[in-house]
Parts: sequence; structure tokens; C-alpha cells
Amino acid sequence: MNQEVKVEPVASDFIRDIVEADRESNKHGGRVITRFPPEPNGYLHIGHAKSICLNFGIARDFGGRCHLRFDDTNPETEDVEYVQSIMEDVRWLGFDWGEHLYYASDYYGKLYAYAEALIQKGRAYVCGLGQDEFKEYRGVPSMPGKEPPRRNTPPAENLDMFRRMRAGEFNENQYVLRARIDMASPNIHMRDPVIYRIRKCPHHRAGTAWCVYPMYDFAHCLSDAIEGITHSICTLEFEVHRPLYDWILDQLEVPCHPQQIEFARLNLSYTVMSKRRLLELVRNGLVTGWDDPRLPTIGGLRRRGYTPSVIREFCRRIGVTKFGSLTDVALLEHCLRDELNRTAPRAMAVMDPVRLVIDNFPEDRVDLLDAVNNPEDPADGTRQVPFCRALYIEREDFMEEPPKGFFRMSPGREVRLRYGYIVQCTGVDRDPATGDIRAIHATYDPATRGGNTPDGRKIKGTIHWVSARHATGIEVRLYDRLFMLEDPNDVPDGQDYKQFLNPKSLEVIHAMVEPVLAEAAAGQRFQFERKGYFFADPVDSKPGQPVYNQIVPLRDAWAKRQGRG
RNA sequence: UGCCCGAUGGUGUAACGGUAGCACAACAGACUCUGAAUCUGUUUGUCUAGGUUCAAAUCCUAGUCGGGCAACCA
Repeated sequence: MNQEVKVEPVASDFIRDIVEADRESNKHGGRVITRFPPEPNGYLHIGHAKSICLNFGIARDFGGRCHLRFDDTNPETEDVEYVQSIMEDVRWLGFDWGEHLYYASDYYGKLYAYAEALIQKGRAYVCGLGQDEFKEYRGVPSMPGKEPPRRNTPPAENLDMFRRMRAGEFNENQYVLRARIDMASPNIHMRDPVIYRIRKCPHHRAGTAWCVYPMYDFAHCLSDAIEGITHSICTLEFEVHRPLYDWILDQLEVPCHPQQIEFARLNLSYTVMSKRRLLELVRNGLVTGWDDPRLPTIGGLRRRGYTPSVIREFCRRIGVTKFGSLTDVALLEHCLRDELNRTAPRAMAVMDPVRLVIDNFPEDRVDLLDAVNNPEDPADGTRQVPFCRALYIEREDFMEEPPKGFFRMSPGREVRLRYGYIVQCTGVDRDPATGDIRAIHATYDPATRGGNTPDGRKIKGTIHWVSARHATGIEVRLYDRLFMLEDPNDVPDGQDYKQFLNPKSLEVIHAMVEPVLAEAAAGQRFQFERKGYFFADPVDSKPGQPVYNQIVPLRDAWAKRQGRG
């Protein structure tokens, strides 16, 4: 296991209960072996993280192991590019498969032999029905299917045909190998499912060694058995496949018979999780790529500034059930704030700057003021922040005619400049043409250096600032939810989910920041005081010129109150 | 329509026949050199109808609602 992985206690769930009971009854000789079996045809997202945490977490908690197995049985859609990114993402999440890296494609030889064994038992046959006929013979859920013509062909003939399939004598789609189960089964998956098809397509690992490829249902259960998996955990849509999973293993002489257990996949509010939709957003340029910080992909979350531990904590909190739920993204954001509050150093950045001139502060004087890096972590120490006559403050922190309850800066009132001085606003300069505020004027109280009030007077408002002379302008990207609809998978009739993309999901601004932020290295996280948590983008930052991605804003009771008013 | 699965506050989850609890969210207050954090408090729940039982969120039956399944995808 990766050093970084903390062993967080995980409350039990129905799957852990099963594993625990099996271990106590010595069902699998007390062993616990799980696997995470992605198909290398797309990038991982936070839904996969749930599965990864579950499978690797169970292995860790029960002293077992978890395999990483690429379920690469479809050469047409898979690619090594995905293999690489999936391994990177799993490692980044903090999990380690050790020696146990496997590929279903490495079992092609064994799987082929199992298929021949099934034929020899009279439990599989080569079928030459065309796609339309195939459907017709299969029937529909409410009506039984009927026997395909070759269903009762003797094993020897099927064996010969299957070998010829393998030898490349037939065209794609000309023949398939089918399990011989029950054409009248109420479960469609048991109506003689296809277990091998012909594909004259090179495989990203096996090359051109094969022109017959096993189907998921055949390959998956056998791969599990070959690896000695004890608990084969998958999502709910495979529930109806379980009888087939068990049937295949029961027909063949396999090393063990793993137990398939299904759980509900993760759905997150205001985003989409399906491969198809994610791909559509990327292909149509609606996001900048697979690692767009607005996407729930692992790459996107990493780029946004999420940490592996936040994702793990989130997965721990959502639990595991068989109920198809929609998890509120607010829970994810809570996990983020909870961790970042403890770990992120603070700094000041003014996102929408307006000039503040301290009229009684000497023109050429520079005060270096001590500022606490992280009030939640005294070990993080202090830094010095330069203070001058001309500063920038947040435009929204000044109101000429403040409403009730506003306690920032307004004419005649005192406000604290964080770690600076108590200042009193004396007036504003306006653009004579537009009436816009060009600068705010104030006087400072020299006795309040550091923001202290030796006379004990209470100052309600504290605002952040930067010294105009020492500030650096940098790019900051503010993110909001990708969709305006809580559940983009459930759009009103006749409408497309893409219509509900949030046009304001990305806003690029130029902020004025204090020196520590301008000097930061890519990959560093900060809390911009009173604003939110930000991450120096590892891709676009340059030395001395970081670009910040907003990870998550701070909660804002004032904004909420305004929104309500 | 056939089969499979599910249903506990707004959301996510616990309670494994014996006091419906936790977290997020929301709301109110305290505190505060971040309108953050922290602390305190409040609101809101067992899908319906029968049955079994001293006792049902839990077991049984039926219904309702929701999800899944009819790729030579996984």
C-alpha cells in the first residue's frame, strides 16, 4: 500500500457483512480476494473511485488482496492509452495492486479451451443466424424464444466449426458460439447467449493472434475463477447476468466459484457520469478535455485540485447499498472544505480589485506585517505581507449606502484590514463621465498595527487586501457546477441534457495577489482568505506565473442572506 | 406486458423482531482579526393495505412507485 493511504475506519455495509460472514464460515478457506475490472475504453471517474475504494478497501480491511484486471475483450473499442491512464488514476487514488496486474486478454488461450470443453459437453454450439433472425429466435421478455436451427448439432461438428471460426475461415458476423441454456427462460440472458464472436480486428495487447473474442459474460466469470477471486463485486445492471455467471462456472471445471455481489453505482447531482455522455462533452468541445476541471473524471478532479484523501473520504461517507440514489454534490464539497481547512495555507487575493488609498500613510513607506499561514495549524508559521499607501480591496467589500447587516467598508465607518490596520473610510473618487468608483479613500490608525485594537474597541468587519505596489496580476479560473439541472440524466420530455449545461461553469478572471501566491509552485493549494480554496494548475502554471483553479468556494453566509433578501 | 432488484427526513445512510440514530443540507443563536472554521439548538422520515407476533422499518402477502434487462458492448 501507498504510504499516503490512511486506514480510515469504514462502517460496515451489506457487502462487508457478506465478506465477514464468509470469512467466519471459512467459505473460501478464509481468503478474501477482490478485483477492480475496468475496460480500457475510457477514463475513470468518481463513480469508479467508489468501486476502487470498495474493492481495495475490503481487501485491506480483511487482510486479503485486490487485483487490477483489465477486462479487455473488445478489441474494437479498447486502447493502451486507457490502460495507462487507468493505472495512473488508481495509483493516484492511493491504491496498489502489487504484483496482481492482469488482463483478460492474457487468458484468451484458457478461455478458448473452456469454450471447447463446453462444446464437448454439448453445452455450446455454433450458430449461423443473421442478426435479425437472431433477435427473432430470441424472442422478447414477455414471450419465449424458439430453438435456433443448429441448436442440436452434435458436439463434434460444433467443435469443428468453432475451430474453423478460430482459424479465420469465416467472416465477421457469419457465426457465433452460443451457450446452450434455455431459449424459453424468462431471463433474456439465459436464452443461449453469445459467448464468442468473430472479429478480424487486432487487439491492443494480443495483436493478431486471435480472430475470435470472448464476450463479457463468458470471460468475466472465468477470469475471476482463474484468479481465485472470492467476491466479485459489480454494479446493479449485472444483477440479471448473475444466473449466467453461475451457470458457466457450474458447467466447467474451474479452480473456484466466486460470488458475484451487486451494488448501486454512484450518481452525483449536477453532473453526468456515463462514458457516453462524458465522451460526448469532450468530443463536442463542450469541455476542454478529459481532464477539464469541471468534469467528474479522476483526471478532472485531480486537475481541479481535489486530493485523493478527499475522494476516499467521500466514498467512505456515501456508503454502499443497492438503492439507486443521487448523491448531493454538497457532500463532496463538504469533504473538500473539511480537509482543505485543516491543510491549506492562507493567503490574500483580490478577485475584483478597486483601489484603496490610505491618505495619512506616507507615500514611500512599506510595512512588513506578520500574517498567520494557517490558523488551524500553528506549525505552519507566519509570513510577512507588505503594506503600503495604495492597496487593492474587493469591490464588493465597499458600499456607499450599505444595507442593514453590512459590516464591511462604507463612508465614515471603521473596518479592519486583515493583519494590517484599522482604517476609516473618508470618501471616494469617481469617474466624472461614468460615475464609477475609481478609488476609495481612508485614514489608518497607527495604533492598530497588525489589526490589533489595544483599546479593546470592537471592529465587526475584517476584509482582505493586497499592496498595489507589491501585487501581481494572475489568472484565476472560477468554476461552478457543469449543469443547471440537479439530475441531467432526467431531463424534461423531448429535451437534450446538453441544453442544461451551465453557461457560467467557467469564469476566467484576473486577480491581484500577494507575493506568496505569485511565487507559488504548480500543484500547491491555498485558501484565498474569505474566498475559497485554489490550486496552482499543474499544466498552465509557469515559474513565477501561476494560474489558479478554484477547487471550491468558502461557504458565504452573507451572499446567501443577500440572495434571500 | 415477462423476469430481476429496490423503497427510512430535502439528500445520503444506520438500526439484522425490542427507545428510528448519524452525516450533509436548511434554519436559528453563540463565538470570531476569514460573514470561513468552531460550538449550541431546531425542523423534517420508516411507500400503501392487510397479515404473523406480547412487540414490525425489520418477517409474510398484495398493491403503488422507482430502477434494471430484449448489443455478436462491458
